[in-house]
Amino acid sequence: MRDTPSAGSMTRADILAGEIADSIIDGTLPPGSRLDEHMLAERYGTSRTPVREAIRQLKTTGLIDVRPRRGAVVAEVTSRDLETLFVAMAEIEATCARLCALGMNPVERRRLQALHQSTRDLVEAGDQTAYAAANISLHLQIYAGAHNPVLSDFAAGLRRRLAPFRNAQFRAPGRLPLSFAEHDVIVEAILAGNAAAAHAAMLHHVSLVEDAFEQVARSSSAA
Amino acid sequence: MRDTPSAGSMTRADILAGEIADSIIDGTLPPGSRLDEHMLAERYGTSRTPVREAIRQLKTTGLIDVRPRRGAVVAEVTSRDLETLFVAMAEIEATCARLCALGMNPVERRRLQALHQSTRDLVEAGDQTAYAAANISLHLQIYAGAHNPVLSDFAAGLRRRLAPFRNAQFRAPGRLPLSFAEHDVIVEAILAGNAAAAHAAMLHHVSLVEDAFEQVARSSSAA
DNA sequence: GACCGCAATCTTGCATGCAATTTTCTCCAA
DNA sequence: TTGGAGAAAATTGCATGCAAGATTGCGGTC
Repeated sequence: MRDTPSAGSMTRADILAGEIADSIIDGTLPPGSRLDEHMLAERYGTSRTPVREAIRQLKTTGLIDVRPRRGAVVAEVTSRDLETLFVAMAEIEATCARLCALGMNPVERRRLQALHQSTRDLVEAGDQTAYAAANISLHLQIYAGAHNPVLSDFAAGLRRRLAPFRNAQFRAPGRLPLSFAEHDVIVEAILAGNAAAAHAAMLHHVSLVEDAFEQVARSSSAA
Repeated sequence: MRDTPSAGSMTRADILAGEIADSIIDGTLPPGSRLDEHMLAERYGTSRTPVREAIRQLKTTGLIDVRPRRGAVVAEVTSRDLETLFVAMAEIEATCARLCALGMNPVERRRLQALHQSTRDLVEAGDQTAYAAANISLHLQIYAGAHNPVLSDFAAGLRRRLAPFRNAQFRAPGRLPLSFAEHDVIVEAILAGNAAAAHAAMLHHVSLVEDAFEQVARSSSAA
């Protein structure tokens, strides 16, 4: 539900771009799928023109690969790409955390702490689904706290791209309490206004997320 | 010359996107200009379709603002936006410098030092134009040295967007030797593998670039 | 039996035309 | 003179048709 349907002033191409992106992210369109213009046009009940414009739009997000005259395919994410994305994500999030430590206002700090504390119960209950949702909220608050739309948009885009891989991480055994503990260090550093510590803690945290994902990926591919 | 014209496999829309972006960056299309599809189509000798696709593509870069059914205009960059962009640029470049310190291979380190040293002569000669070009090369090398296409693409995009404002900075009195001295600290830290120092030095450097720009902007608007 | 060349088919790229909405101009009234 | 309502003009959004290039399958030859 990214696009409020009530936003009447949206072109079909915009809507299509969102729909296609969602389909890619939720796995309906797996990596390697050919994005046939006729097929997409028929599926969404429009002509090829808006589909083409949506594809152009998606091209710049990295979700799809477009080779002129040869069509578009859902981007195959190699493990090398994945590492690049995770490193970029870690660095950007660390930067956001740094800026939060330097510039969050009292209201934002209080909200951040409140949200973080509220996840403690979810950890104890072992509710992976609810924790994953709260986790996203926490990170989004940190993006917002950076007070820099350019950085936070970029971070949000990366997060969307990595979403299919991140959601798996909480299945790693014992990941929930660890995640909470890492968040604790981050939030503590931000609230204390310690920029360097916030940066380091977030970098560490996201790196561990990558490790957790790889652990899950290995065990599930071995199973 | 971003787009090699010899790359035969490029669609008209891609070429147009590049042309329009260049026109915006070099000032041919000043902020606030309406991007009339008929006009652009006629100017570039094509139909409206590729123009529309180019506009879609540019929409995601932040260079233009598109309001559905109301056309596209070259984005007005407010001073607030500008500060946001400069901060984002500083953070990303600092991150790249950090990664360079951690991961540049010997060849890259030697090349970086060689390029930096070669700019010393330009400073002494007071050649602002040549120095500006060398300055870009230096920063691009640092992007590349981060070994992360996601980050370096983002950095390059930001640099393009800020290009019109950055070029002015070297007109600030005494900026050239200062710039060189700042580069010296950055390069030194990278070569020494000191990640924290490289990060801090680059952050400092880009912040000073912003200061220098504002100084030039104020004096020229006051003149 | 394998490889190379050619043709048929399919897919994308571009142009044009029509529909829908926004903008602007004009005219009328207060 | 100014404000607003309505219509005309202009501009964008979308659909369709045609052309160019790519892929695939087939036949011939070595």
